Amino acid sequence: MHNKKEIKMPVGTKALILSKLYYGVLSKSLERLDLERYYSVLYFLNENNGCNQQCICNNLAIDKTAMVKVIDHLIKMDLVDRVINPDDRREHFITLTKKGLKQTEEVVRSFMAIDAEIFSTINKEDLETFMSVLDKLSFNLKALPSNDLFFNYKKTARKPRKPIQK
Amino acid sequence: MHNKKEIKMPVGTKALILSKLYYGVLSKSLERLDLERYYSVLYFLNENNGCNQQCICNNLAIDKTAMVKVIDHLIKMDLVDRVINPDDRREHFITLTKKGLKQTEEVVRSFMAIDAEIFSTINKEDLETFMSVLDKLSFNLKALPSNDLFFNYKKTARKPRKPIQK
DNA sequence: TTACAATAGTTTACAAATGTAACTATTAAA
DNA sequence: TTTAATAGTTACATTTGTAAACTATTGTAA
Repeated sequence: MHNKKEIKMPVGTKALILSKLYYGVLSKSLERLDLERYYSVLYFLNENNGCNQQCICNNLAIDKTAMVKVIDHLIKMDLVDRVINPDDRREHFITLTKKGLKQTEEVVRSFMAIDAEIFSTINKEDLETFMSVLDKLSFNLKALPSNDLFFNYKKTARKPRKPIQK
Repeated sequence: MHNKKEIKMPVGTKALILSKLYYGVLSKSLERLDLERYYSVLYFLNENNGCNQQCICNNLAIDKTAMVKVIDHLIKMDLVDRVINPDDRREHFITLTKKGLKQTEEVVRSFMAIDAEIFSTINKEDLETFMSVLDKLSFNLKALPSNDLFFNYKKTARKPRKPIQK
């Protein structure tokens, strides 16, 4: 209808294009904020304030070394704090600052407004089917062999276990 | 079921995560090729061999300045040629080489195998609903104001039309 | 016909994202 | 109590994103 020719595209490619369109609209709708990216991290913290960095990585499929820079940036913008967990000093809790809480509110509002807008032409039943399939696809993908870019816990990064001699 | 807690996520974020998982699996399944990325460009060329660069940009939501480097790389790998259109010498046609055709075959096979695999647990009706909703979401997003990152033809990059004085 | 605008693509420069490896510190396990 | 695993950091190379200015070519309206 709106395209000369509908091009059959793999679902991974379609999903990538959708996300690019989505974040283009999102960043436009949030351009009044001084933060210009990492919105999904704030969105996640809204419901998981005080979690550690690895938790954010796992849920948003972001590499942990990238996450260090993300959090550094959010700290520089005074949106979050990094606090060592006294019960397990390896972990750093990420907590929203007062300013972070305020901006996160706007971020969440924008995310929800866009979802509401683009789903407005879709009935409830189809929406539920769509969401259910989307989750199933991710679930199925996690079962397949992958160059796991971010699920660091899967890696055998260190040298393989040396058998004890003696 | 498989997650402690299902976290409600915006659809743009879910789509991004899905695409990361997907391309992780894809690059694993294609690691025998010497090409290690830009698979979606080859996939697109499979059905649109000989199109110009802008056409690829529009369909894959890739910026045209990035596309220059992508094509440069594919040429260096001897997978495509860049040919000036004699009828409109601004346009450069991108055509698959013999080697490109061969590797594209494998790329297409891998894409289709992954789609088949991850949709195998989903019935035909739900699949069709899913695809239809996915297309509608992209369509709806295109109607919203955006920081258009790649749809260069939308931009008013040049200085605005100067009214003729005289 | 001739300015001017629009289109397709390129180049440059810099910022940010990604991928990889090696690293510290801390906790868990054999 | 050594060894491994986990959480996070640092460093570096490569790739990608972004913006502006640029060439070359074609379309168009006075």
